[in-house]
Amino acid sequence: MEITIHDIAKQLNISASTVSRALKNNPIISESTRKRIKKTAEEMGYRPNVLAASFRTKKTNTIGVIVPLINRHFFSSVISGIEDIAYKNGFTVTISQSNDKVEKEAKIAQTLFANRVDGLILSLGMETKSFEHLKLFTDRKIPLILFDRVTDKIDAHKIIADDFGGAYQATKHLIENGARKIAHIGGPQTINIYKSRQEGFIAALNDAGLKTDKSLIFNGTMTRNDGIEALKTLRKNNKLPDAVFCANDTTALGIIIYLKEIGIKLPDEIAIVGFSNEPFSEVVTPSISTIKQPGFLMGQKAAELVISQINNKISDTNFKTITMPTQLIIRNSSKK
Amino acid sequence: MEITIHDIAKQLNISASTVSRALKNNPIISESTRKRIKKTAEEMGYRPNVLAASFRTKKTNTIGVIVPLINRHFFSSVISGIEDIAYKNGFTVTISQSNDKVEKEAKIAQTLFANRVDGLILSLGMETKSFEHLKLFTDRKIPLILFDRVTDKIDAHKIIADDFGGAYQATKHLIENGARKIAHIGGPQTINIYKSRQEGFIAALNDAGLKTDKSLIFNGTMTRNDGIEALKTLRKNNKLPDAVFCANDTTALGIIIYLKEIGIKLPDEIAIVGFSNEPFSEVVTPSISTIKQPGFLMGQKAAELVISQINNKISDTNFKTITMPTQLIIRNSSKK
DNA sequence: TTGTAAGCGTTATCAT
DNA sequence: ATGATAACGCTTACAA
Repeated sequence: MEITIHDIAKQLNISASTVSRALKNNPIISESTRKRIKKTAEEMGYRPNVLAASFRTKKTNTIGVIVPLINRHFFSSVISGIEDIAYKNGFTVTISQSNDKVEKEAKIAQTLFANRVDGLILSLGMETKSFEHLKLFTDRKIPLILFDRVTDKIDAHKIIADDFGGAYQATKHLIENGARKIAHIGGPQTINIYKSRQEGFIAALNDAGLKTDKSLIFNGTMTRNDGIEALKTLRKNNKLPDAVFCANDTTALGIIIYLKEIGIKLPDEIAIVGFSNEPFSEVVTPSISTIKQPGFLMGQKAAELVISQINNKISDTNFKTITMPTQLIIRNSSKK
Repeated sequence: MEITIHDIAKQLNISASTVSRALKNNPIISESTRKRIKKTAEEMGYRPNVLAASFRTKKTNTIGVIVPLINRHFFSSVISGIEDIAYKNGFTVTISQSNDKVEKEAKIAQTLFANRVDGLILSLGMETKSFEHLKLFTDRKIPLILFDRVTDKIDAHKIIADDFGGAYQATKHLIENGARKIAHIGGPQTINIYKSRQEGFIAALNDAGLKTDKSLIFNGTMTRNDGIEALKTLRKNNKLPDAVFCANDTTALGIIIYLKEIGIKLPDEIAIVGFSNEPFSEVVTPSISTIKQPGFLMGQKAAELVISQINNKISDTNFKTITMPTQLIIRNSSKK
């Protein structure tokens, strides 16, 4: 049998409300009685029934998080950042993964909503194009933060990495190292991050006075094989570039493996830069130059934002998009 | 304002209890009224208050998970497995990371307990030596499953990979490839997984009639640098082995980087096998032979176990340890 | 400063 | 097959 505030009250011959207030450090209760109450609560082994309190107050002190895949370095870094801040502020975090499936994303959102999370942080799945499941939150002013893969269709605070800037830097770096014919392995242009990266790539070419050659731009699903296929195509057409900027490290890896296989010298003949700083990119031979996104910081920021919204209760309609700086990490795949 | 079962009841001129029963598909309610009720519930936009139900029934339909670090491939695979099964069974999963800190692990366990999770799945942190925080669960017969890093000190179902067998296979493989002087980079012997791996290593040596040379066994914290330092020591003492079995891929990676640096031919001069099949191990040059642990399956199994315990309510005192098979993946770091 | 009492939405017990 | 009612443990007006 669990001890309740009533048991403590009875023990001390006072009322349950006094006990409740004392345990919540309500300043209206006198120092002495509060101490007395806390002491006996401790002695009796009292454990507050969080469920009852949540039910009563309609606050769960829980933040929901939905990511496409936990098992990816960037996302798990973000989660760590969220956890860090949430934990310090007394919030519990519930993490789920959508596996990039809209239905699962929607189902999870509904479950989190039903479980009355105080706020939601999410990165959209690859296929997500309808946002009904998020209306659940926005309609009822439940704080919602989008990060990384975001959408214009939803009014919410958004946290993104500087994809454009990162891509721009990466491309500029390749140009400065002498590249003139640069290919780009990009993702679906319906997804903000890949769109921005491609735009950054093109902007850097333009600013350097290079013209963009559409036959050097590939848009696929960003698997290792997508990178390989793109290069195979280029080679078949006798259009091998002198550099490739990939919108993720996975395609860059594919390309490196393929080019090594066919005996092309990296980075001398073809220089390569990836994106995301996946753990493997440092240890491949040659190590992959890449763009580092501040995952942990993004998570921290997201958690701070959602918590401040939860606490202020101000239905903040002034939604902003926070862009966090990315960083070019130069490694052997592009070092001349 | 949220619709409650009372609103539905009023609308249909029936009682709230009937509504409750109908929505829960209680067979005692007639087919016709149940349909009527579900229809109006739908129309009125009714959403069950999970909090109220949890409060009332003392069941949260939530499983707590604690891992040392989400951001590690093995653990995130396990989490995916847990999620998969939990999701299919209508359970919500709350994931937290202990960062290998006892205090955080204890704090999280307390929070999960206070939040009345129906069951807990956890992998102990590196430093965890006291288990008071788990007594919270075992004392009250709340289902608890330990996996990977487990302890004899707690009575619970346990799920581990076949660390001994994996290490045995790895070592045997090295021997079959001609190695006679095999070093071992192991972890703290207070932790079951590292202990088993070391034992598997020694057993394989014994079975092959090789004697174990203690000066070839190193026990550190399993960082990349630990591997490097071990090999530096061996080299300084002119005791470079012809093979190394590492209890994780991280140390194997360190060793590979170091040996390449000093111009030793891999695997010809020194063959290497790691453990865990980290994503990077496939793409390093040379690719790292390693032992694959069935993370996803372990997670599924853990979730199945905890859910069946939750549902049966049988205070199952017959605790068993389930060992799941590991698999040797032979790559270039050991292929002669 | 403390007490009284209502109520959160659901489920379970006991009637009918 | 359905209804009335109490109860879960806590918080919070309102009262004293």
